[in-house]
Amino acid sequence: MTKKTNTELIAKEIEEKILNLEYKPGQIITECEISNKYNISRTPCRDIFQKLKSIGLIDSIPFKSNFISLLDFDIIKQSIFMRTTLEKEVIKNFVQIATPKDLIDLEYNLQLQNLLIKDQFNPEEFYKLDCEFHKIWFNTTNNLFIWEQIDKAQAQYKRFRMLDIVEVQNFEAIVEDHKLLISFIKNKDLVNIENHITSHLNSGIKRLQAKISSELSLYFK
Amino acid sequence: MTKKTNTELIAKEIEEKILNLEYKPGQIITECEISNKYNISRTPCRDIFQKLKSIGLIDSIPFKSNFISLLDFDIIKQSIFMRTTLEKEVIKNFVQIATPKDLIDLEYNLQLQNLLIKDQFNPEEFYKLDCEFHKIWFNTTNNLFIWEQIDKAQAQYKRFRMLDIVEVQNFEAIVEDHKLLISFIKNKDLVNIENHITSHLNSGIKRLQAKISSELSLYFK
DNA sequence: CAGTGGTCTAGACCACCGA
DNA sequence: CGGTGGTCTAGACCACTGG
Repeated sequence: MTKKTNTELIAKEIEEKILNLEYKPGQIITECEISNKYNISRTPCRDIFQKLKSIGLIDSIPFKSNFISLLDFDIIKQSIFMRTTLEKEVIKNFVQIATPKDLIDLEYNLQLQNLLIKDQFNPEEFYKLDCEFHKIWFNTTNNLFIWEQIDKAQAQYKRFRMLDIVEVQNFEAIVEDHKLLISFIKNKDLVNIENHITSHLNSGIKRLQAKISSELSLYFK
Repeated sequence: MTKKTNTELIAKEIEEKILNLEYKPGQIITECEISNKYNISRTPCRDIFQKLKSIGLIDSIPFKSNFISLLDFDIIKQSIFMRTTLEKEVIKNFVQIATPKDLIDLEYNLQLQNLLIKDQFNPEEFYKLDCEFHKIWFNTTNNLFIWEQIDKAQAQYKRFRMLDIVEVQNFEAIVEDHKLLISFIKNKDLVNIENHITSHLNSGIKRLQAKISSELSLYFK
């Protein structure tokens, strides 16, 4: 059992509500509101806001108000580019040194994804599986630190992903992508892997682009 | 003039002392010591420690003590790999779109580096110039967010760099590297750029490796 | 002016370590 | 048991916004 303080739990809860889009981008969130709601004083409340600001989920207008940060298409593009570039390089390495166990782990994760989309679909659960899937190559190539950095850089992108999943209902396409990727990895087909990673990580943009300037525009900068 | 609170200034000061190696890796640093020294209470002190922990410059043994984090060779290798990979990709882009102004800026920065090593050498000033130099391609390719992420990931690496500069006195080699790089960029010589970036960013490891297991070993994990 | 954030003090209580 | 960190409360004062 992981040890968590009350404040950490609350921070996590709020973070998840932001990532879920339960708190909408642009929505104002006050310290007062949180400290009343969870019955805590300002010090822990401040810690929470500080943390969420540091990962870019909350922005503030000094001396006025805090609000859920708007999505920034430019930052999302950069984080996708960053991730694509790193992941391609890491996976190149991975195919050279992947053990049978790694391949089995990938397949296993894929089966779980299949199960999830057939059974009771749950965006958060799916997102978690997807992360675990990609994490495998960072782990075996001994690049977990890089994975952590990517993860930290992706607070913006996560909300975008969630929009993608819930708005476009694309989970089947994602699973299909993963399936293809595994086959390329097994064949050590570097060229296809590179192309596939690029298109896989960029597919969200393609799917969502149309909606960004219309119905979702108020969530963006 | 930038507006800074007292606490932020203190945090910055301590951060710099850590990066300078004025606070040695492994050295114990207590909240008590800081709050007395700067005459502040525990809340701001805690903020400072929290910040430094979050960027990996301070580690703690729970309920016992905080100490300046040890350098971790594995993390340093990963952050160099991360940076090399991203920077190669960005610079490929840069050579396609660089304006004359960009090239002049690079040259200008190089001249300042030259001046610095001939005149009064100052490691921190040199480090800053070096950052500005590399930042140029991230800026014009519209990838400043990525540069920020790299910077954040490099708290460990920065101390390593400082060791490199002060222990090995390598500044002339670095300036020479930069000079070569500019010429490759002007010629849009992609192959040489890639190789050069890789060797440039990895040169610190080569230079320091011998000392890591001997005289500097107590700074490492 | 009230409301909010920004910063800080003073002090409390608990968990854990090591002498 | 004393020292340290880990967490939190209560409340203070200031800076700034906007009605």
